[in-house]
Amino acid sequence: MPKLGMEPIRKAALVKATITEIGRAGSLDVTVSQIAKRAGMSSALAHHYFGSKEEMFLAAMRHVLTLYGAEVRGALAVAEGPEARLRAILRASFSAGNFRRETVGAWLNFWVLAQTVPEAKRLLAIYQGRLQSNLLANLRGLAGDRAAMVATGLGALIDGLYLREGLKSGPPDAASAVAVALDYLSQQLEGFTA
Amino acid sequence: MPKLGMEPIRKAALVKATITEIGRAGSLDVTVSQIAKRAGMSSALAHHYFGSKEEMFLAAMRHVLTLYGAEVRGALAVAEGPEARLRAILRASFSAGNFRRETVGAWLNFWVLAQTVPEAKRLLAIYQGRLQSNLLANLRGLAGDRAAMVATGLGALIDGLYLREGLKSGPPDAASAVAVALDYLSQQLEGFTA
DNA sequence: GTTTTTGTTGATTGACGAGTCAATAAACTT
DNA sequence: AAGTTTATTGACTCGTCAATCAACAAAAAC
Repeated sequence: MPKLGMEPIRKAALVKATITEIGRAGSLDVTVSQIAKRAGMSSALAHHYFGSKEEMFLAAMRHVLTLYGAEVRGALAVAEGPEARLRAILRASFSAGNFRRETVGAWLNFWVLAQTVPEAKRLLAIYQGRLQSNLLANLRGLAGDRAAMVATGLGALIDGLYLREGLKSGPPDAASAVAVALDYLSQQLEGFTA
Repeated sequence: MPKLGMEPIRKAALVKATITEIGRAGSLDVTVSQIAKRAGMSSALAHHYFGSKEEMFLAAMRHVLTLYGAEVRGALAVAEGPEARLRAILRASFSAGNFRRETVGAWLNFWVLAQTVPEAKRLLAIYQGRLQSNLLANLRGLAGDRAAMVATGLGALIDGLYLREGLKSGPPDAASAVAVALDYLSQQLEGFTA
């Protein structure tokens, strides 16, 4: 009963399942069978569509990064003025979508993956580059010659807050994370009301 | 030719080798044989002394945490006044010892380990708790009722900077990391010269 | 209506790795 | 000197898992 045009559907299901399983397991030690099972197919089919486990991981990572990018772009679209745009980026970074347990767990493991797999490192570099230039662009004019340092700090702070959320026991608390980041920002901008 | 009293020596060698190998591989996917080989013994002996790979990992993690704790304590011992003490903590966090490639790589993987292994989570919680209370204690009086938020931010910032160092391509750059953290601090304390 | 393309899986292969065991040897004890 | 404890390893077991294969099914193309 092979319905045609299954490929994109299956691939999407596998990507989603990969993220879920990595988040669940809290590590990259997930078997292809586990992923395939969660996606409702045989492990052979998973290999058929992706070729290898690593490709599945990378596809999952791309997906997470894409979602994040979309969220940021969406938030930026409705924000006017540099300060509002900065706030928008922060809020998007800790939005409900990116801040689910599984997603945070997946991120953590993608960081680890980036240590070994060049393509993962590349993807992560793109994300960091975009974030950095977004921050920097909006900070220039607001923070003067301190813009570069503030951007670096903000970027690191976001990652740090993200990391801590992923590790803590209770449910993720986006509100307090975003509060800390916003506080950092407003504190840094004090005295620079252009 | 069994010399007696080998146990502590071999355990220490294994712990060191574990950190090195995890750092090298950039993941927890390290075989006991690899570790044992680097430590100059058979894998059987490694199992003899530690019982399991997980125990080795935990011992390595304890060691890293111990070193970090010692470094902080040492730096605090010669610092007078809350502000100097805060700076001391920051400098210790990014000290040469804690900031070698392998160590940072190991940290990253310990974070991952903490997602799965309760004992690892416990150890990490102890580290975070100590750091937090150290920061908070010295921030009270300097930052007034903002102390709690600043402490949270500083803690996350440290982790974030650490994380980014671990991921970046070139050699770790402690100086710029500590500069960002110090900048955050001084910015937060502005206007609060008690 | 036969051939090709697409979807699908159970079974199998082949490698690798954690942990165990039996054996050997040197030191300490009594 | 006999017995015990500590050190040490090569060989082996047992499980797991990524990846492949052979085979079957249905739709599409010719």
